[in-house]
Amino acid sequence: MFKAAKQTRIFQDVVEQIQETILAGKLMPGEMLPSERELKAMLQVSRGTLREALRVLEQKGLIEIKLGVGGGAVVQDISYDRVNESLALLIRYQKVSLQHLTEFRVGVEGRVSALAAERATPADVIHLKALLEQARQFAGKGSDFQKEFVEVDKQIHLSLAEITGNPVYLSLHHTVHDNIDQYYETFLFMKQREMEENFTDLGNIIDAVERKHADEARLLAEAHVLRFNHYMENREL
Amino acid sequence: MFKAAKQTRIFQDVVEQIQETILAGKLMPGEMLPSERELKAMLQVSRGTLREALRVLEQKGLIEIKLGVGGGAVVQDISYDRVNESLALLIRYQKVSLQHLTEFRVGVEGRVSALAAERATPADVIHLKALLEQARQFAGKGSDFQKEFVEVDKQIHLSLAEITGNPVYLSLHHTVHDNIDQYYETFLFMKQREMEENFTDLGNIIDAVERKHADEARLLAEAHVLRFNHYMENREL
DNA sequence: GATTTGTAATGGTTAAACCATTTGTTGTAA
DNA sequence: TTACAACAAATGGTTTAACCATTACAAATC
Repeated sequence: MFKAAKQTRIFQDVVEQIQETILAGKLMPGEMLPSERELKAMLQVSRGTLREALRVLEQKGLIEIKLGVGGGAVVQDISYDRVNESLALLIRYQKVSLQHLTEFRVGVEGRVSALAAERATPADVIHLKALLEQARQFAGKGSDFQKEFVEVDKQIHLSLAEITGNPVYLSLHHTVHDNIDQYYETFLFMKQREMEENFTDLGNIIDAVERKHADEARLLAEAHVLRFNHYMENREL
Repeated sequence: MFKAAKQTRIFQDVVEQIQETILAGKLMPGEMLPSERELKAMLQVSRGTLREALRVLEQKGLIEIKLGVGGGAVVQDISYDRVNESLALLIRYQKVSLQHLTEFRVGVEGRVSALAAERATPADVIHLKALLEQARQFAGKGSDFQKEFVEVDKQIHLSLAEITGNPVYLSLHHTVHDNIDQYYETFLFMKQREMEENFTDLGNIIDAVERKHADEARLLAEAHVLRFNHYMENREL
């Protein structure tokens, strides 16, 4: 019900004050905090305490420290890095397996494709088809271009997430891929035939999106991610 | 391609050394690190530098500090808290709307229910039915028990997430609700009829899970969350 | 035996000084 | 005038030493 009321620590109060200032928009990304020596005077704390607070804010991804004259704490534009790092820790601790992540990805990509099918504008479809054309060319050039092909595949999924208009799906896309890609890069070597299968998948998904068949897009996307993952699992043996 | 090679900072080296020790399993959750004064001697750094490193490790969720005699840094069992906090920060910073979150929740609950339908054991079904019985009683007692009813509703969704066996869904459940509940608590006041509708929804979902009809469970869960959200949106006006 | 008191270990905080890095300026030579 | 070198100042990084606040445990007391 309640959380620990451990608020005797001064640096935590400093963290909160600065964090709230940033989150309230009073300090925008790119702006700088006063120097440590100024801040310590403003907050009436010692430099050591202030620096402990700065370390916490830095780890949270809210600020970044620059050295030298004119240096100091710069407010950061928030990114997925912190989420990714903590998720990577979970994975390394083996609380979350690659299988769990990919299973989750199947669900997300299915849902994203269904929503995209409902919402795609003609311009969106044109963009998707342009990406598909790139994928077709890489798929035709053979296994040497598997890296480029996978990149375009990722671009297509990213575009679908954008079409949903829901930033939650964009965030998840980045988080999932940042933690999955390293495994793919290690284990995934697609054969010519597998690349063509994947290309066919993508074409079918985009076709379903264009025809606004949400349920069909969902099923195709789920099967596509499952197949993609299947390649990797076989390599892993 | 490359990451910043900013490795002049001593406390970062300290963070890495301790983090690797923990992640390598040489320090298990519950075990304690040496005291600050011992550590500073072992690592040949000043106490201030060491404490900055400890703040980073603390923020990462790897350790927790206890006060007094026998106090010090205790290695933590890793949890989803760090992921949730950083995701919550992302949500707050980007000002992700409630609509975006609930739309995402529709997809997740649908997928979770479908997976649960595929994987639920007889024991799982018995547990779900017990929760459903609780929900039935609260729904029958009228609007005074809407808070308790919503709590059981949440418990049922949590149980479904557990049945999937995928910790990613468990983590998301907590993250989403940590960020959504405050809105519900402000705006949601269900009438008798609405509680009964929700109860019927839950019964139908659990029924579909028991009959292992994944697709039906998915559609029912999606509709259920949408309806739930609809109540709130109407209140919000 | 129960309770109070003392004590020592440990994290939390402060202060002052110095080092290392970076930027801008100033001076000097081509 | 321009290019470059040297210097100066601001700022984060680090060290040291001291003291405060909290806590567990032991000793003393009732």
